[in-house]
Amino acid sequence: MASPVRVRIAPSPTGNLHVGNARTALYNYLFARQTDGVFILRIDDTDAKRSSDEDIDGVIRGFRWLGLDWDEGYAADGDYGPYRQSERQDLYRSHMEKLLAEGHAYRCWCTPEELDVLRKQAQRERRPFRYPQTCLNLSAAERSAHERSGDPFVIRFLSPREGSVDFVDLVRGDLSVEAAELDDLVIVRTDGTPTYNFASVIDDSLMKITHVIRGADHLYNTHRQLPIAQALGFDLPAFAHLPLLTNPDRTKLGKRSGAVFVGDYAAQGYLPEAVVNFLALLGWNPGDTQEIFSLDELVEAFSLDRVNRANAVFELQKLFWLNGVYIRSMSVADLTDRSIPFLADAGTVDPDQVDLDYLRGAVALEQERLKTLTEAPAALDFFFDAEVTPDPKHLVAKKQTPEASLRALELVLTRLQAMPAWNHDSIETCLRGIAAELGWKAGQLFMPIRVAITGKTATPPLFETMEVLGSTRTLARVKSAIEVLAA
RNA sequence: GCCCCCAUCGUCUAGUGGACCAGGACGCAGGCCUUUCAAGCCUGUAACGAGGGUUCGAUUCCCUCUGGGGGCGCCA
Repeated sequence: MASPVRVRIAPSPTGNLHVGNARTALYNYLFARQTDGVFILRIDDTDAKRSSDEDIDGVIRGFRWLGLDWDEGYAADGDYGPYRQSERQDLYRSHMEKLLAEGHAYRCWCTPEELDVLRKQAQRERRPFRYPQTCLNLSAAERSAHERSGDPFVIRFLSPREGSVDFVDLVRGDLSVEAAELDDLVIVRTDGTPTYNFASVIDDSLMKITHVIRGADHLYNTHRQLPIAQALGFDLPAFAHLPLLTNPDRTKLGKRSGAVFVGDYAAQGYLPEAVVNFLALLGWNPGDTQEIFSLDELVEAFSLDRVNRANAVFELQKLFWLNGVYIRSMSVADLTDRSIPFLADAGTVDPDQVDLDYLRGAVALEQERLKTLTEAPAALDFFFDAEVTPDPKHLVAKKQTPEASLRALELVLTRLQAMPAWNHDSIETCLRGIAAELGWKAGQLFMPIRVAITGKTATPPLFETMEVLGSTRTLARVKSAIEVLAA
């Protein structure tokens, strides 16, 4: 019986959840849920100076918005905490001491400035830079001089010189790097805090992580971490490196191309369901032609061996479409609720005073036209504006004169006022009757009316719109359109 | 520069030696439907980076090249 799957997402607190991290989190989540495993949230803030509680909250908000709940870790329970690296210093220290004692690590007094000089020199001579192990080869006298001086020092891992570091990646297969390519990397900084590669190895092991699923930008880190894990006597987890998300120019997705944070998409009126669906398909596919997936369906369908190796361009056009698909598939009540914050922001409605039934009626008419929630205010404003301002030239019917159009609108007003019942069918009968009487095509008559009551040429179907708008608003608007045209 | 990884339509991708004059989706174009706009439906557009092998046969296997990406921090 295999041990239960334990996977983690380990963001560094940057105040926002990057979409690349969101996708990595999603894949971890899917893998965990599908295997009845445990999904863990760890905060990788070894660099304590750039982490604040607000920064962590910002990242967490992204996960919550997407609906990726974690079972264990920061802001949850768990037996392997603390789940914030800045609170695990003693663990890193004891492991460091073990490495030091066993000769797997050594103190280094070289300063960043000195190293910088060496690095530049290597660059100039077109050879790879590798730490020359100056401090490993110090004489006893030099070493004790340093020790007595109290000079700041870092701890370096003594990397193996012989052979190769190999592992099997679940998405890329056999990977190998010559040990000679590896450097003696710094595992503990001058201030005593661990670097990423060191803390990560320790935490993954102590937290009993079984599968490390992360971006391909960590591929090389795996080769660096493996020897450390081995020196520490750890069992190794399985690794799966995900293709990177890129900018349209194929470079690693960064800040340069617009929105890269989950929060940006929330603000732009995208639905979490759509974002999740979209992210899932960037680097993975189900093997059949299904494109629309709920989170539960993804849990069902996901598999690591259908993850691609090639990077994926983060292009929004499909997300835009997907968002429309999700908007159309949701209930009017739900869509209304989710639209209200956007409508309130734009000042279209006052959420405390709005007539919810009326709003829902309006939302129902715009539902299949909306692609994002941010479009709601512009789509719905005419339902709430005190008056609309039609463009006179659009009040003139196609192939008709302004005068004829004016007379037609006057007739429409009279007949509408005389109507005993105000509903879709009665309006339709009335208006089609007028068109027939005038000898006009229906569309010829409807457009001026549409413009009169909405102020725009593209709207939901006319009769429904008039029904929702109600007779009072409709008649007042037809009346004022007549005045505009008469002027 | 060095190491590693990757390579099918504009984009996301299917494809694991013949069923492929390469399939789906988004986008784009045209059409149908139609009271406008959408939605829906139909049609079209468009790709195996190049060159060598292996094979009766390569998008699929191998090599080289080219192109792209990642890494090369006391960042994560």
